[in-house]
Amino acid sequence: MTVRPRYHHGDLRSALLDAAADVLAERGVAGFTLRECARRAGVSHAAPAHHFGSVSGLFTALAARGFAALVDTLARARAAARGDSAGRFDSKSLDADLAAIMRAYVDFARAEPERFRLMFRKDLLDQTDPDFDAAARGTYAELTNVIRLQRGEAPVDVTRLAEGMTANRIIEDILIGWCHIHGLAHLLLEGQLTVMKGEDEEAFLERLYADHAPRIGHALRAGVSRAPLDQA
Amino acid sequence: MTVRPRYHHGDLRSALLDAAADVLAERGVAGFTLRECARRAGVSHAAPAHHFGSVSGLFTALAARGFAALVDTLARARAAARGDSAGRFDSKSLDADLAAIMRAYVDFARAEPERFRLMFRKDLLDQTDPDFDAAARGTYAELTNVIRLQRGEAPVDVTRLAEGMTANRIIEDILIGWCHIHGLAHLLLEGQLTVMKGEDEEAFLERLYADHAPRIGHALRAGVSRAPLDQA
DNA sequence: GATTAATCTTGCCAGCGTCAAGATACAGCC
DNA sequence: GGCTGTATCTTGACGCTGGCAAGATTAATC
Repeated sequence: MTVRPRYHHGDLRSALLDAAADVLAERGVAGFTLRECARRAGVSHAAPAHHFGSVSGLFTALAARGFAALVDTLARARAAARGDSAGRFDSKSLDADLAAIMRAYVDFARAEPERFRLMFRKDLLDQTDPDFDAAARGTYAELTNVIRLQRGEAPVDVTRLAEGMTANRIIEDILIGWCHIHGLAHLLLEGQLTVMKGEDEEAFLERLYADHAPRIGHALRAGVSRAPLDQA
Repeated sequence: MTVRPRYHHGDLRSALLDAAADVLAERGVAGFTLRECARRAGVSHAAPAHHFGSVSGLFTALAARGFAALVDTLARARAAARGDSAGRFDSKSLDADLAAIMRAYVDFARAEPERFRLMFRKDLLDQTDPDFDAAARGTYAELTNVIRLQRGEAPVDVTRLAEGMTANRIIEDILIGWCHIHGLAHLLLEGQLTVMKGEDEEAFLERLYADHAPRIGHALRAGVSRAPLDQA
């Protein structure tokens, strides 16, 4: 549509974000440069600074996008899992639900490893950014719904939950699941689970889900005797 | 002892490693430069390349050191925990042992966060380096001993175990614990567990150990019906 | 239509990693 | 002891980077 390059781009900010996502995926955080993003967007080397301040500003925007995508992925996996389970709440169905969500988390990391890495790089991000903060909190809120599912309770609106989120006793129940699945994703991405040489990674992971989901699921549901989640 | 700077340093390699550890701790991976390491060691800017090839070589050596330190930390914590438990193998004592080891892992990460981050940065490390590979495998081997402890079995020599390590069925049992504790350490370090605003971090963690250790411990010990660990 | 503000460019700076070529010191061998 | 080869370290250069300052261009406001 744009025949010749105009002085004003029109929507440079989002064009830069798209370019940055590509650069990140191709070269990783270490090989990421603002100038390369500018080149791909067809603007001068100093243009990105005007929209994002510095490289950390651009990274933060990318990471916020990433958390939003993660929440979406997890929410879809949760809905699909409940669909497959046809409303049954026996422990076997719940374990299958949990395995599906675990798979979704790990697959999210494996699909775009560099983005996933960036999302958890405190040193490169401006965590005081409101957009980032909201997006990151969304993950935690969505994980709350996973616990609800495991306990046969109805899911709640994620945005509402993210707002009122403060210190409370239910945090341990959510964290035991998050810590486990995040640790798995991270260790896998960083090449620390290559102990099982000679085995197909996909098969290895499926074996792991099948083995871990019932045990983690049991740990999650064991917190049911506590205060109801609504008092969060 | 060295009155004036000599042309040949004598032990530049280890001097550079020490300087690099300082630079890393102060500035992190992002602010890390070979030239700053050279400056602190009192040598020219190109000297490091001669010993480590590139920045990734120096990082790899630092990370290998880090894994050795982690194994040492975990092994000490395991020994101390068994000492405190006075040889009792009831589930309460085992849970306390596990909590102590979890604390050791997280404290290791919190004490030198930048080093811990580096250890799990596949993109910056040369994972084919034999020294690094051996050191990293040591972690997994030491974790095997944690499971043994939980099952009342005697620990085995870690180096022997690291050598013969291949794909086997016991891997899930170890990983369920490693994934959990590593995820906790990583999420904490990267600022994703600030949901509990207003609570002291130390108190938060102790609360978490007390809550998670019995549940993870139960999951670990539940694998006891499988093949004995000796067939690893 | 004039003035102000936002957007983008150009040019510059110090600092970086890496490479090539040269200087220096050590080690083995006679 | 003296010679030679090699490991160690220095010097200098290259292209690249992020960030800053100053200017050009366009859009927005009144």
